[in-house]
Amino acid sequence: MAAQKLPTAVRQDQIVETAFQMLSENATRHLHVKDIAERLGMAPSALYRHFRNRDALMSAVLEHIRTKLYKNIEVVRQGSDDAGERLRELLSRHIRLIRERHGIPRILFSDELWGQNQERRRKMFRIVNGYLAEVEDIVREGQQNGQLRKEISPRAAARMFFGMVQPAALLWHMSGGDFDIEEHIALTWPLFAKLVIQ
Amino acid sequence: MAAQKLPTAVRQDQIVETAFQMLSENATRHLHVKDIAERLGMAPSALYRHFRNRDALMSAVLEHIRTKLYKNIEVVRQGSDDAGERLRELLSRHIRLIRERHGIPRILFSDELWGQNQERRRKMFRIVNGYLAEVEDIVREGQQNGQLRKEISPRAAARMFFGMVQPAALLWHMSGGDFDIEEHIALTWPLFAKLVIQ
DNA sequence: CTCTATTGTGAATCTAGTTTCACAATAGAG
DNA sequence: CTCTATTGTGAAACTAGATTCACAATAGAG
Repeated sequence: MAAQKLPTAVRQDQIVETAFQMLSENATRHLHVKDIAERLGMAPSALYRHFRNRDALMSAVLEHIRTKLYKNIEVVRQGSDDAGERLRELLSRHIRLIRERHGIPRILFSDELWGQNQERRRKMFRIVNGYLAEVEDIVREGQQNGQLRKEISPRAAARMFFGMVQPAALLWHMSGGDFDIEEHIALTWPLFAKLVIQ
Repeated sequence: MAAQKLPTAVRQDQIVETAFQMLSENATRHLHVKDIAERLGMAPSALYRHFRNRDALMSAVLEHIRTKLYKNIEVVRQGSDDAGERLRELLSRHIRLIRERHGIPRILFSDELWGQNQERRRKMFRIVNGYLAEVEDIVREGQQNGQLRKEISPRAAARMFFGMVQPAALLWHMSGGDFDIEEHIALTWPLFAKLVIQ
Protein backbone atom coordinates (compact mmCIF):
# COMPACT_ATOMS: atom_id res chain seq x y z
CA MET A 1 0.00 0.00 0.00
CA ALA A 2 1.47 3.29 -1.08
CA ALA A 3 1.77 6.15 1.38
CA GLN A 4 -0.29 9.21 0.86
CA LYS A 5 1.20 11.83 -1.35
CA LEU A 6 2.02 15.02 0.44
CA PRO A 7 3.75 18.22 -0.60
CA THR A 8 7.46 18.34 0.09
CA ALA A 9 7.21 21.13 2.63
CA VAL A 10 4.93 19.01 4.80
CA ARG A 11 6.89 15.81 4.36
CA GLN A 12 10.14 17.50 5.23
CA ASP A 13 8.71 18.63 8.52
CA GLN A 14 7.31 15.19 9.24
CA ILE A 15 10.59 13.53 8.47
CA VAL A 16 12.64 15.90 10.59
CA GLU A 17 10.24 15.65 13.51
CA THR A 18 10.21 11.86 13.28
CA ALA A 19 13.97 11.63 13.04
CA PHE A 20 14.28 13.86 16.08
CA GLN A 21 11.83 11.73 18.03
CA MET A 22 13.69 8.56 17.20
CA LEU A 23 16.98 10.13 18.07
CA SER A 24 15.46 11.04 21.42
CA GLU A 25 13.95 7.67 22.22
CA ASN A 26 16.80 5.57 21.12
CA ALA A 27 19.63 5.83 23.51
CA THR A 28 21.05 3.39 21.03
CA ARG A 29 23.02 3.79 17.91
CA HIS A 30 22.60 4.87 14.37
CA LEU A 31 19.46 6.20 12.93
CA HIS A 32 18.81 4.49 9.64
CA VAL A 33 17.01 5.94 6.69
CA LYS A 34 15.09 2.72 6.49
CA ASP A 35 13.81 3.04 10.05
CA ILE A 36 12.68 6.62 9.66
CA ALA A 37 10.84 5.71 6.48
CA GLU A 38 9.28 2.74 8.18
CA ARG A 39 7.85 4.77 11.02
CA LEU A 40 6.39 7.18 8.51
CA GLY A 41 4.90 4.31 6.57
CA MET A 42 6.79 5.02 3.41
CA ALA A 43 9.57 3.45 1.40
CA PRO A 44 13.17 4.47 2.15
CA SER A 45 13.59 5.68 -1.38
CA ALA A 46 10.77 8.15 -0.87
CA LEU A 47 12.86 10.13 1.60
CA TYR A 48 15.15 11.05 -1.21
CA ARG A 49 12.39 13.06 -2.79
CA HIS A 50 12.65 15.42 0.16
CA PHE A 51 16.30 15.38 1.12
CA ARG A 52 19.29 15.12 -1.11
CA ASN A 53 20.80 12.51 1.20
CA ARG A 54 21.04 11.38 4.79
CA ASP A 55 23.49 14.10 5.59
CA ALA A 56 21.12 16.85 4.50
CA LEU A 57 18.43 15.29 6.64
CA MET A 58 20.67 15.30 9.69
CA SER A 59 21.50 18.92 9.15
CA ALA A 60 17.81 19.69 9.11
CA VAL A 61 17.39 17.84 12.39
CA LEU A 62 20.14 19.94 13.89
CA GLU A 63 18.35 23.07 12.79
CA HIS A 64 15.18 21.71 14.37
CA ILE A 65 16.97 21.25 17.65
CA ARG A 66 18.41 24.71 17.49
CA THR A 67 15.02 26.35 17.35
CA LYS A 68 13.66 24.11 20.12
CA LEU A 69 16.57 25.03 22.31
CA TYR A 70 16.34 28.74 21.80
CA LYS A 71 12.61 28.75 22.31
CA ASN A 72 13.30 27.50 25.82
CA ILE A 73 15.24 30.63 26.53
CA GLU A 74 12.47 32.80 25.22
CA VAL A 75 9.80 31.05 27.29
CA VAL A 76 11.88 31.36 30.42
CA ARG A 77 12.40 35.05 29.78
CA GLN A 78 8.69 35.63 29.50
CA GLY A 79 7.87 33.49 32.53
CA SER A 80 9.61 35.63 35.11
CA ASP A 81 11.38 38.91 35.60
CA ASP A 82 13.74 37.57 38.19
CA ALA A 83 17.07 36.36 36.86
CA GLY A 84 17.47 33.76 39.59
CA GLU A 85 14.09 32.26 38.84
CA ARG A 86 14.80 32.35 35.15
CA LEU A 87 17.96 30.35 35.58
CA ARG A 88 16.30 27.87 37.89
CA GLU A 89 13.49 27.41 35.42
CA LEU A 90 15.88 27.01 32.54
CA LEU A 91 17.65 24.31 34.47
CA SER A 92 14.36 22.55 35.19
CA ARG A 93 13.48 22.59 31.57
CA HIS A 94 16.76 21.05 30.65
CA ILE A 95 16.37 18.33 33.21
CA ARG A 96 12.93 17.61 31.87
CA LEU A 97 14.31 17.37 28.36
CA ILE A 98 16.93 14.95 29.53
CA ARG A 99 14.53 12.82 31.50
CA GLU A 100 11.78 12.61 28.96
CA ARG A 101 14.30 10.86 26.81
CA HIS A 102 14.39 13.98 24.72
CA GLY A 103 18.05 14.11 25.47
CA ILE A 104 18.73 17.19 23.47
CA PRO A 105 21.95 17.84 25.25
CA ARG A 106 23.03 14.32 24.51
CA ILE A 107 21.93 14.40 20.91
CA LEU A 108 23.64 17.67 20.47
CA PHE A 109 26.94 16.14 21.37
CA SER A 110 26.49 12.75 19.86
CA ASP A 111 28.69 11.65 17.04
CA GLU A 112 25.51 10.63 15.32
CA LEU A 113 24.80 14.19 14.37
CA TRP A 114 28.33 15.09 13.60
CA GLY A 115 29.46 12.29 11.42
CA GLN A 116 32.44 13.30 9.37
CA ASN A 117 30.80 16.57 8.65
CA GLN A 118 33.24 19.20 9.86
CA GLU A 119 30.92 22.00 8.84
CA ARG A 120 28.04 20.66 10.88
CA ARG A 121 30.21 20.35 13.93
CA ARG A 122 31.12 23.99 13.55
CA LYS A 123 27.48 24.87 13.34
CA MET A 124 26.86 22.96 16.52
CA PHE A 125 29.64 24.89 18.18
CA ARG A 126 27.97 28.11 17.13
CA ILE A 127 24.66 26.93 18.52
CA VAL A 128 26.14 26.11 21.89
CA ASN A 129 28.05 29.36 21.99
CA GLY A 130 24.91 31.25 21.12
CA TYR A 131 23.07 29.47 23.88
CA LEU A 132 25.80 30.32 26.36
CA ALA A 133 25.57 33.93 25.27
CA GLU A 134 21.87 33.92 26.03
CA VAL A 135 22.45 32.60 29.54
CA GLU A 136 25.14 35.22 29.88
CA ASP A 137 22.62 37.90 28.97
CA ILE A 138 20.16 36.71 31.55
CA VAL A 139 22.86 36.91 34.17
CA ARG A 140 24.02 40.33 33.03
CA GLU A 141 20.53 41.76 33.20
CA GLY A 142 20.06 40.23 36.62
CA GLN A 143 23.20 41.92 37.80
CA GLN A 144 22.22 45.28 36.39
CA ASN A 145 18.93 45.38 38.23
CA GLY A 146 20.45 44.08 41.42
CA GLN A 147 18.96 40.59 41.41
CA LEU A 148 22.30 38.84 41.13
CA ARG A 149 25.70 39.27 42.69
CA LYS A 150 27.97 41.51 40.75
CA GLU A 151 31.33 39.92 41.57
CA ILE A 152 30.85 37.02 39.15
CA SER A 153 31.41 37.61 35.48
CA PRO A 154 28.31 36.70 33.46
CA ARG A 155 30.50 34.71 31.16
CA ALA A 156 31.80 32.60 34.01
CA ALA A 157 28.30 32.09 35.36
CA ALA A 158 27.10 30.83 32.00
CA ARG A 159 29.94 28.32 31.85
CA MET A 160 29.09 27.17 35.33
CA PHE A 161 25.49 26.71 34.33
CA PHE A 162 26.54 24.65 31.37
CA GLY A 163 28.69 22.63 33.72
CA MET A 164 25.64 21.57 35.66
CA VAL A 165 23.56 20.51 32.71
CA GLN A 166 25.94 18.84 30.36
CA PRO A 167 27.51 16.30 32.68
CA ALA A 168 24.06 15.42 33.93
CA ALA A 169 22.93 14.60 30.43
CA LEU A 170 25.92 12.41 29.75
CA LEU A 171 25.84 10.55 33.02
CA TRP A 172 22.16 9.96 32.65
CA HIS A 173 22.66 8.66 29.18
CA MET A 174 25.56 6.43 30.08
CA SER A 175 23.77 4.92 33.01
CA GLY A 176 20.82 4.05 30.83
CA GLY A 177 18.56 6.20 32.97
CA ASP A 178 19.71 5.08 36.40
CA PHE A 179 21.71 8.18 37.14
CA ASP A 180 20.00 10.28 39.79
CA ILE A 181 19.47 13.63 38.14
CA GLU A 182 17.47 14.99 41.04
CA GLU A 183 20.36 14.38 43.33
CA HIS A 184 22.73 15.96 40.85
CA ILE A 185 20.68 19.12 40.81
CA ALA A 186 20.20 19.05 44.55
CA LEU A 187 23.97 18.90 44.86
CA THR A 188 25.03 21.45 42.29
CA TRP A 189 22.30 24.07 42.11
CA PRO A 190 22.81 25.33 45.67
CA LEU A 191 26.47 25.88 44.91
CA PHE A 192 25.67 27.69 41.71
CA ALA A 193 23.05 29.75 43.51
CA LYS A 194 25.47 30.64 46.28
CA LEU A 195 27.88 32.02 43.72
CA VAL A 196 25.50 33.81 41.46
CA ILE A 197 22.37 34.73 43.35
CA GLN A 198 22.31 37.20 46.20
CA MET B 1 56.37 -7.92 2.77
CA ALA B 2 54.98 -9.69 5.78
CA ALA B 3 55.04 -8.05 9.17
CA GLN B 4 57.26 -9.46 11.85
CA LYS B 5 55.76 -12.18 13.93
CA LEU B 6 55.30 -11.22 17.53
CA PRO B 7 53.71 -12.95 20.50
CA THR B 8 50.08 -12.11 21.09
CA ALA B 9 50.69 -10.39 24.40
CA VAL B 10 52.99 -7.86 22.73
CA ARG B 11 50.79 -7.37 19.70
CA GLN B 12 47.73 -6.77 21.80
CA ASP B 13 49.48 -3.97 23.61
CA GLN B 14 50.70 -2.47 20.35
CA ILE B 15 47.28 -2.60 18.83
CA VAL B 16 45.53 -1.06 21.80
CA GLU B 17 48.10 1.69 22.12
CA THR B 18 47.88 2.45 18.41
CA ALA B 19 44.10 2.48 18.41
CA PHE B 20 44.15 4.84 21.35
CA GLN B 21 46.59 7.15 19.61
CA MET B 22 44.49 7.27 16.48
CA LEU B 23 41.37 7.88 18.46
CA SER B 24 43.18 10.78 20.08
CA GLU B 25 44.56 12.36 16.95
CA ASN B 26 41.54 12.00 14.80
CA ALA B 27 38.95 14.47 15.79
CA THR B 28 37.19 12.74 12.94
CA ARG B 29 35.01 9.75 13.06
CA HIS B 30 35.20 6.04 12.91
CA LEU B 31 38.29 4.09 13.56
CA HIS B 32 38.59 1.30 11.04
CA VAL B 33 40.28 -2.00 11.57
CA LYS B 34 41.96 -1.49 8.25
CA ASP B 35 43.51 1.79 9.36
CA ILE B 36 44.84 0.44 12.62
CA ALA B 37 46.38 -2.49 10.79
CA GLU B 38 47.89 -0.18 8.23
CA ARG B 39 49.62 1.95 10.80
CA LEU B 40 51.04 -1.17 12.38
CA GLY B 41 52.21 -2.38 9.01
CA MET B 42 50.14 -5.52 9.03
CA ALA B 43 47.13 -6.89 7.23
CA PRO B 44 43.67 -6.25 8.69
CA SER B 45 43.07 -9.94 9.00
CA ALA B 46 46.08 -10.23 11.28
CA LEU B 47 44.32 -8.24 13.98
CA TYR B 48 41.88 -11.06 14.35
CA ARG B 49 44.63 -13.26 15.68
CA HIS B 50 44.74 -11.01 18.71
CA PHE B 51 41.18 -9.87 19.21
CA ARG B 52 38.01 -11.78 18.62
CA ASN B 53 36.52 -8.80 16.80
CA ARG B 54 36.48 -5.04 16.65
CA ASP B 55 34.28 -4.83 19.69
CA ALA B 56 36.72 -6.73 21.86
CA LEU B 57 39.45 -4.39 20.69
CA MET B 58 37.44 -1.35 21.65
CA SER B 59 36.80 -2.76 25.07
CA ALA B 60 40.51 -3.21 25.50
CA VAL B 61 41.05 0.42 24.52
CA LEU B 62 38.54 1.47 27.13
CA GLU B 63 40.42 -0.50 29.72
CA HIS B 64 43.61 1.21 28.58
CA ILE B 65 42.02 4.58 29.11
CA ARG B 66 40.76 3.60 32.52
CA THR B 67 44.22 2.86 33.80
CA LYS B 68 45.65 6.04 32.27
CA LEU B 69 42.93 8.07 33.94
CA TYR B 70 43.32 6.57 37.36
CA LYS B 71 47.06 6.87 37.24
CA ASN B 72 46.55 10.61 36.99
CA ILE B 73 44.82 10.58 40.32
CA GLU B 74 47.60 8.61 41.89
CA VAL B 75 50.31 10.92 40.56
CA VAL B 76 48.46 13.97 41.81
CA ARG B 77 48.09 12.42 45.24
CA GLN B 78 51.81 11.82 45.48
CA GLY B 79 52.69 15.24 44.14
CA SER B 80 51.25 17.26 46.97
CA ASP B 81 49.70 16.98 50.39
CA ASP B 82 47.44 19.95 49.93
CA ALA B 83 43.98 19.15 48.62
CA GLY B 84 43.62 22.48 46.84
CA GLU B 85 46.86 21.98 44.98
CA ARG B 86 45.92 18.43 44.18
CA LEU B 87 42.70 19.51 42.56
CA ARG B 88 44.38 22.30 40.64
CA GLU B 89 47.01 19.89 39.39
CA LEU B 90 44.41 17.33 38.42
CA LEU B 91 42.62 20.00 36.43
CA SER B 92 45.85 20.99 34.69
CA ARG B 93 46.48 17.43 33.75
CA HIS B 94 43.08 17.13 32.24
CA ILE B 95 43.51 20.27 30.24
CA ARG B 96 46.79 18.99 28.99
CA LEU B 97 45.18 15.74 27.94
CA ILE B 98 42.51 17.63 26.08
CA ARG B 99 44.92 19.97 24.36
CA GLU B 100 47.45 17.41 23.34
CA ARG B 101 44.72 15.93 21.25
CA HIS B 102 44.65 13.12 23.73
CA GLY B 103 41.06 14.03 24.31
CA ILE B 104 40.42 11.32 26.81
CA PRO B 105 37.33 13.05 28.14
CA ARG B 106 36.00 13.29 24.62
CA ILE B 107 36.87 9.76 23.69
CA LEU B 108 35.33 8.56 26.86
CA PHE B 109 32.01 9.98 25.86
CA SER B 110 32.13 9.38 22.17
CA ASP B 111 29.69 7.04 20.57
CA GLU B 112 32.68 5.53 18.90
CA LEU B 113 33.57 3.67 22.03
CA TRP B 114 30.04 2.83 22.99
CA GLY B 115 28.64 1.47 19.83
CA GLN B 116 25.61 -0.65 20.48
CA ASN B 117 27.38 -2.22 23.35
CA GLN B 118 25.17 -1.61 26.36
CA GLU B 119 27.56 -3.43 28.60
CA ARG B 120 30.48 -1.26 27.64
CA ARG B 121 28.51 1.88 28.25
CA ARG B 122 27.78 0.63 31.73
CA LYS B 123 31.43 -0.01 32.25
CA MET B 124 32.15 3.53 31.18
CA PHE B 125 29.62 4.77 33.67
CA ARG B 126 31.37 2.84 36.39
CA ILE B 127 34.70 4.30 35.36
CA VAL B 128 33.43 7.85 35.55
CA ASN B 129 31.70 7.21 38.83
CA GLY B 130 34.86 5.72 40.20
CA TYR B 131 36.77 8.74 39.06
CA LEU B 132 34.28 11.06 40.71
CA ALA B 133 34.62 9.04 43.89
CA GLU B 134 38.36 9.60 43.82
CA VAL B 135 37.94 13.33 43.49
CA GLU B 136 35.42 13.14 46.28
CA ASP B 137 38.01 11.43 48.46
CA ILE B 138 40.58 14.10 47.82
CA VAL B 139 38.06 16.72 48.87
CA ARG B 140 37.01 14.79 51.94
CA GLU B 141 40.57 14.39 53.13
CA GLY B 142 41.18 18.07 52.51
CA GLN B 143 38.24 18.94 54.67
CA GLN B 144 39.28 16.65 57.45
CA ASN B 145 42.69 18.22 57.82
CA GLY B 146 41.31 21.72 57.49
CA GLN B 147 42.62 22.54 54.02
CA LEU B 148 39.19 22.90 52.48
CA ARG B 149 35.93 24.46 53.53
CA LYS B 150 33.63 22.11 55.34
CA GLU B 151 30.27 23.48 54.22
CA ILE B 152 30.43 21.89 50.78
CA SER B 153 29.66 18.22 50.46
CA PRO B 154 32.57 16.37 48.85
CA ARG B 155 30.12 14.77 46.48
CA ALA B 156 28.91 18.14 45.27
CA ALA B 157 32.46 19.39 44.89
CA ALA B 158 33.36 16.42 42.73
CA ARG B 159 30.42 17.07 40.46
CA MET B 160 31.40 20.67 40.17
CA PHE B 161 34.91 19.66 39.24
CA PHE B 162 33.57 17.38 36.58
CA GLY B 163 31.47 20.29 35.37
CA MET B 164 34.59 22.28 34.63
CA VAL B 165 36.40 19.59 32.72
CA GLN B 166 33.79 17.87 30.68
CA PRO B 167 32.25 20.87 28.91
CA ALA B 168 35.73 22.13 28.16
CA ALA B 169 36.56 18.89 26.39
CA LEU B 170 33.43 18.96 24.30
CA LEU B 171 33.63 22.60 23.33
CA TRP B 172 37.25 22.20 22.44
CA HIS B 173 36.46 19.20 20.33
CA MET B 174 33.50 20.80 18.59
CA SER B 175 35.40 23.91 17.76
CA GLY B 176 38.15 21.89 16.17
CA GLY B 177 40.67 23.27 18.63
CA ASP B 178 39.71 26.93 18.51
CA PHE B 179 37.92 26.95 21.83
CA ASP B 180 39.89 28.89 24.41
CA ILE B 181 40.49 26.40 27.19
CA GLU B 182 42.76 28.73 29.11
CA GLU B 183 39.99 31.25 29.32
CA HIS B 184 37.54 28.57 30.37
CA ILE B 185 39.75 27.60 33.28
CA ALA B 186 40.47 31.22 34.13
CA LEU B 187 36.73 31.74 34.32
CA THR B 188 35.63 28.66 36.18
CA TRP B 189 38.48 27.67 38.46
CA PRO B 190 38.27 30.80 40.64
CA LEU B 191 34.60 30.12 41.21
CA PHE B 192 35.30 26.53 42.09
CA ALA B 193 38.11 27.59 44.36
CA LYS B 194 35.95 30.15 46.08
CA LEU B 195 33.43 27.47 46.92
CA VAL B 196 35.75 24.68 47.90
CA ILE B 197 39.04 26.12 49.08
CA GLN B 198 39.42 28.19 52.19
C1' DC C 1 68.61 -28.18 13.96
C1' DT C 2 63.97 -29.45 13.34
C1' DC C 3 59.29 -29.29 13.69
C1' DT C 4 55.05 -27.36 15.03
C1' DA C 5 52.08 -24.10 17.16
C1' DT C 6 51.45 -19.49 16.32
C1' DT C 7 51.17 -15.55 13.60
C1' DG C 8 50.69 -13.18 9.15
C1' DT C 9 48.47 -12.67 4.30
C1' DG C 10 45.45 -11.79 0.26
C1' DA C 11 41.35 -12.97 -1.61
C1' DA C 12 36.74 -13.96 -0.86
C1' DT C 13 32.62 -13.54 1.78
C1' DC C 14 29.18 -11.33 4.60
C1' DT C 15 26.54 -7.77 6.28
C1' DA C 16 24.37 -3.55 6.30
C1' DG C 17 23.31 0.29 5.03
C1' DT C 18 22.68 4.33 1.45
C1' DT C 19 21.39 5.73 -2.96
C1' DT C 20 19.67 5.29 -7.79
C1' DC C 21 16.33 4.27 -11.18
C1' DA C 22 12.59 3.00 -14.22
C1' DC C 23 8.04 2.86 -13.54
C1' DA C 24 3.33 3.80 -11.01
C1' DA C 25 0.04 6.61 -8.83
C1' DT C 26 -2.20 10.94 -7.76
C1' DA C 27 -2.85 15.77 -5.99
C1' DG C 28 -4.29 19.64 -7.59
C1' DA C 29 -3.53 23.55 -11.08
C1' DG C 30 -5.94 24.94 -15.11
C1' DC D 1 -12.48 16.84 -15.80
C1' DT D 2 -7.99 16.36 -17.55
C1' DC D 3 -3.28 16.27 -17.60
C1' DT D 4 1.14 16.76 -15.73
C1' DA D 5 4.46 17.78 -12.29
C1' DT D 6 5.26 15.76 -8.11
C1' DT D 7 5.56 12.09 -4.98
C1' DG D 8 5.80 7.15 -3.93
C1' DT D 9 7.63 2.21 -4.82
C1' DG D 10 10.34 -2.10 -5.26
C1' DA D 11 14.25 -3.86 -7.05
C1' DA D 12 18.87 -3.27 -8.03
C1' DA D 13 23.28 -1.14 -7.71
C1' DC D 14 26.76 0.73 -4.79
C1' DT D 15 29.69 1.28 -0.84
C1' DA D 16 32.07 0.28 2.87
C1' DG D 17 33.63 -2.03 6.27
C1' DA D 18 34.15 -6.34 9.28
C1' DT D 19 35.18 -11.02 9.25
C1' DT D 20 36.57 -15.66 7.49
C1' DC D 21 39.54 -18.88 5.39
C1' DA D 22 42.94 -21.70 3.10
C1' DC D 23 47.49 -21.26 2.78
C1' DA D 24 52.40 -19.32 3.91
C1' DA D 25 56.02 -18.14 6.91
C1' DT D 26 58.60 -18.35 11.18
C1' DA D 27 59.68 -17.95 16.23
C1' DG D 28 61.22 -20.61 19.43
C1' DA D 29 60.44 -24.94 22.37
C1' DG D 30 62.63 -29.30 22.41
